Amino acid sequence: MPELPEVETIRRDLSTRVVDKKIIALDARDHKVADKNLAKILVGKKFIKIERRGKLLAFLLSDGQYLLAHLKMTGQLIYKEKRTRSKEKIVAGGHKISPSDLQVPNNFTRVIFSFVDKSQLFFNDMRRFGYLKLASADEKEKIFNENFGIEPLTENFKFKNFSALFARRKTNLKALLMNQKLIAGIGNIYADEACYCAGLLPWRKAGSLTAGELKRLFSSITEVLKVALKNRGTSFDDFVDAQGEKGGHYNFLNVYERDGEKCRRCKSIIKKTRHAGRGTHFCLKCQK
DNA sequence: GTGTTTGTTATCAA
DNA sequence: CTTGATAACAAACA
Repeated sequence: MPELPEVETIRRDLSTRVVDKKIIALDARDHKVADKNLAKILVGKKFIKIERRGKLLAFLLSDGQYLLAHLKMTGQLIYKEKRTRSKEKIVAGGHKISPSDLQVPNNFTRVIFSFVDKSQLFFNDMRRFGYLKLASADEKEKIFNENFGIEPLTENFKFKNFSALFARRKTNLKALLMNQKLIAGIGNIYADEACYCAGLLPWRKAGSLTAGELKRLFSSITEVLKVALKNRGTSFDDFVDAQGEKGGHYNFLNVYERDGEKCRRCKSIIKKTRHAGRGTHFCLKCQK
């Protein structure tokens, strides 16, 4: 479930690897995931830089267009230096190595970029929610501006803008934090983690937070995302970085997927319910 | 066979 | 018009 720290990890990894390399071939084998005329446009071009807004990546092409990439739930972007054998590897005992062992390409590989230096970029997506699509510079700018709210970890993320989102809002905290049009990049994991860090229950009405609580939440979001990014993201099943390696933040989670385990702060049991249609984890003693 | 997982959007309701 | 709540989507796993 790539959220801001995971997508930013991939952006940084790929920025040092695929930028400025000529694309010599494109294998778009799944037309649900990849724009139909992708190959026609991309072959012969280069990526100039990679931008990110929330969980959306935007690769600037040498012709001024953008390639937008969204990983949704199970998307992966994996870079390999050299062309790999395409046949599944057979290990001792005769069973095939599963896709989670990350041989690429595999059954879930939807698009393959081949670069002039023989390196390749694989877009995998088990559930096929993700996409690659082209957008003009204007279209990309419109999407960036209209679909995403304030961007954490940037200088646009100011307390004044942040607290304004909560005034008179009737929705609950969790739904607000995950609303991309208000705050960009937070999903289920970091919404729960930020609420725990701030000591606030996720079903609190947004408009009920005091100035002090808002201050705590504001700094908690920055802290949680910053640490997760430093640890290169959280991996459960699917997330891997551009080298195919799992993120290191799993063992630092305080509540997400820790229901039934002891709160690290007060030792009471972490509980799980459902809010905003999502699994929601919390410590009743530490969060009010 | 059933329930569960989640990012985003469509749809309906207030 | 704005805001909110919920179902739906896809696919695999326990």
